[in-house]
Amino acid sequence: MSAAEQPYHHGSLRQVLLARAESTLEKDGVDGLSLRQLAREAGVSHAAPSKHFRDRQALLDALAESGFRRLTAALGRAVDEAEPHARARFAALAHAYVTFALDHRELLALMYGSKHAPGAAAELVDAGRAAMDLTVRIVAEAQAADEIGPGDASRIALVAFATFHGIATLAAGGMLEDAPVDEVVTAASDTFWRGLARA
Amino acid sequence: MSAAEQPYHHGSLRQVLLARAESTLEKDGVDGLSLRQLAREAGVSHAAPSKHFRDRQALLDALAESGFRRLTAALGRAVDEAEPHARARFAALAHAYVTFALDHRELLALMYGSKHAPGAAAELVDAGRAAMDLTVRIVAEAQAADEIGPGDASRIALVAFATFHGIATLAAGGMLEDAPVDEVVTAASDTFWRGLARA
DNA sequence: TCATCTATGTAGTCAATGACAACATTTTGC
DNA sequence: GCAAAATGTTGTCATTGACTACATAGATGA
Repeated sequence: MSAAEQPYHHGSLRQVLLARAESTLEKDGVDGLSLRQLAREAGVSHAAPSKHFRDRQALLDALAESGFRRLTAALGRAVDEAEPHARARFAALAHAYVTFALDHRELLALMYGSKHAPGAAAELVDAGRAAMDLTVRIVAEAQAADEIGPGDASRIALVAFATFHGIATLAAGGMLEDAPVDEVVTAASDTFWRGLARA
Repeated sequence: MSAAEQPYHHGSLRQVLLARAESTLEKDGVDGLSLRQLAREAGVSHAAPSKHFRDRQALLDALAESGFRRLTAALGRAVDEAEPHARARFAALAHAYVTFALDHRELLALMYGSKHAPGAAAELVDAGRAAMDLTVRIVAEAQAADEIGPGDASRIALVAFATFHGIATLAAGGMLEDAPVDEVVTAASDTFWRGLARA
């Protein structure tokens, strides 16, 4: 046999599959993702991926979960780097969310797509909750600092998160028309904050 | 031949395909939609649908466009039936949006999915814009009545629309946790309106 | 050390699907 | 009436996800 012999075991197939899958996802959309194509690109047989992902949906779930973890990390980083005032942190969170959405349009759609396997959904839901928890923390801090009025922090954070999420998805879908994304995000953050302000 | 002879031409294949497609869409998700299965259900050959839809995506685009039209109609109806005050109309719009989202989860995901055919996207985008225009109208009316402060009505409406959209998609994806949807919608509408209020 | 158990990969197969081509039957419009 | 456009049918193909049986490597432990 030739010198360029490949070892029988790939060594990091799972990682490679996930990496190429995400790249393909953003390029061709979720419909352009084929297990067999991924296998070809990784230089393994067409059935090899099944040893790492029960089925196609399991791969998508893994991508989504990874997406949630990175989204949460990005949001946390943005909040930590922002000015140490609730108002600024709130805005930073919003901008970071939209930035992530624009950088990972297809991934975001996958993350919030409702078609999650009933079984694997647990870890996925947990990963999603973490991003929300971050928002709750900011709201609670703002209330503690008396920057905004009282009220159920979880509920307030939920509405805030939904607002950011809405802008992010519209932006990712190119539905913000010609409006500059940053301006829209700032406007939303400002308006929302004003609505929460202490009377 | 038997008496139960079917005419060579179906007569309303396009309508039937769209109707069954939407029903299947909500039941099995977009991945569960198969042109061949639809053809079987309609009692025609597997290639018949291609005479009405260039490809699978064209069918999905048609569904999405129909969804936007009905969403706009539902929003318009809700606004018309609400108390004749901008505040009430605003809230009615929000609730109607979320109600539509919960009643057509998969359809909504399809409508806002970014994978629209470049060509057919024109009519689709127009249909989507109509829903937004409705929101602009409400905002402009509120400004005219001096109920909210000044500002670019389109921009304000865009942010409002995004907020409603965010709640709707989170609700449709079951990500509102245990929070009662109506309460969240009301809270969002109230907070946003307060943020817009005249100083 | 070596036997075996488990993880990982391969080859082969199957039914379903979307797309396309060639052809048939109506319907429409001139 | 007749030509052309609509609408349907049959046949075919490559791709795909899923499954089965089997091969090989690496890990575990007596």
